Amino acid sequence: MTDLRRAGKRERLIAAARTLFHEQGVHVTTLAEVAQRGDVPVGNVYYYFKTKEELVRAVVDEYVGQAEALLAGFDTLRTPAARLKGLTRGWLDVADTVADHGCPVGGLCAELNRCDGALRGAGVEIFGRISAWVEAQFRQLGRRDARDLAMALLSGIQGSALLANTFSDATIMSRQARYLERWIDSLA
Amino acid sequence: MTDLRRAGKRERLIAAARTLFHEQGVHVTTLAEVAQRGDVPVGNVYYYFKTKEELVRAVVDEYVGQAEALLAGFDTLRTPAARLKGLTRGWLDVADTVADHGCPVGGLCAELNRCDGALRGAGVEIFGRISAWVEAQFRQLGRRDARDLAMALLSGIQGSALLANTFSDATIMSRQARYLERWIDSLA
DNA sequence: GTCTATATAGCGATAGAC
DNA sequence: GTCTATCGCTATATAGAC
Repeated sequence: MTDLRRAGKRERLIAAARTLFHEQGVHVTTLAEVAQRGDVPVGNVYYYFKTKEELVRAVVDEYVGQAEALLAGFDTLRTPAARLKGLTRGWLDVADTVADHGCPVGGLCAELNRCDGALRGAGVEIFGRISAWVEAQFRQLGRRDARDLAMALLSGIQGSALLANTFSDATIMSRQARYLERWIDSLA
Repeated sequence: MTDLRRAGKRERLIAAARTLFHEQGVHVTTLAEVAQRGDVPVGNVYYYFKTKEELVRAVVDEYVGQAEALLAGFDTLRTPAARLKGLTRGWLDVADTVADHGCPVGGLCAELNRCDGALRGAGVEIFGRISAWVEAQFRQLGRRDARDLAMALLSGIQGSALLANTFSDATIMSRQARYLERWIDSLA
């Protein structure tokens, strides 16, 4: 019971932080906001996370786990092209959220790379897994330039997320995702 | 003389802010840092900019002017494809800086869109001009889907800037730029 | 016009009662 | 394990001497 409540609060704090970091960014978000959104008393946050940095680290780890689960889900698809298109098509479902607040992972990486501290470059842990998976799919397609193609695909996705957010226009993201699907077909 | 000094200080403050916003982000940068880097006494900043928001606005306007000058420079090139490739090739020169701190405009837009206030969506003023110019070039190439192509090109650039920054690898940006040049040729 | 000193406010983090 | 009170620091912004 005690452990369960503890786990529940920790998870709620991470979930609240993840949402707020996405909506407003890490630096703007205060621990008081995280506590409030997570339904946890303000001063109690420090029992679960000794510093704010530790909370950010937990959110990064959360994204790593989510990315791995997402990619593992696509591995049931039969062809590499189908798996790549599965990843790409997934952005259609979140186009509206992305237009409102940008890509949660892309935004986090951009912010973490711009301040010093232990978290600088932590975004590699998330994007490194995704890019390795994408590269592997292109390699299975027999492409020698698999890494460049992986970067091209991820660039197209991340760039359109930034533009959709800048112009507050979800169709920029969804149209670009469909464009990338056809591009994958042209390579297969 | 007085007006010249005043203009010089204002410009120095904007230049300092532009650099610091790029390297660390807007929120992390303090007005004290801007004043120090611009060689202007700390308290004197408020004579030139009533609020920090006003300083950010000035930096945005600076980028708008730079973008217009950059695009006007490419207009001397004869064909639309050459102009588009000129814009794309320009990223080769700044690949290292982009790998270190991301795209200055992309990073600024991402940050401005995530906080409220008068500056929310100010990035449209910069990206709107660039995307309109790119779209016009594709239209001159006779493409009906000029807007989608413009977004695809800018997405590829901005996304590769984000990834180059995340992985601290300038070749991600430069290789992607060359890839996009060939892509432009394939459309012309 | 220039600069110093300071008001005001909010944050991360800690100490310690319960 | 939980929560309150508060410390110490830093930021924006202002008041006012020069």
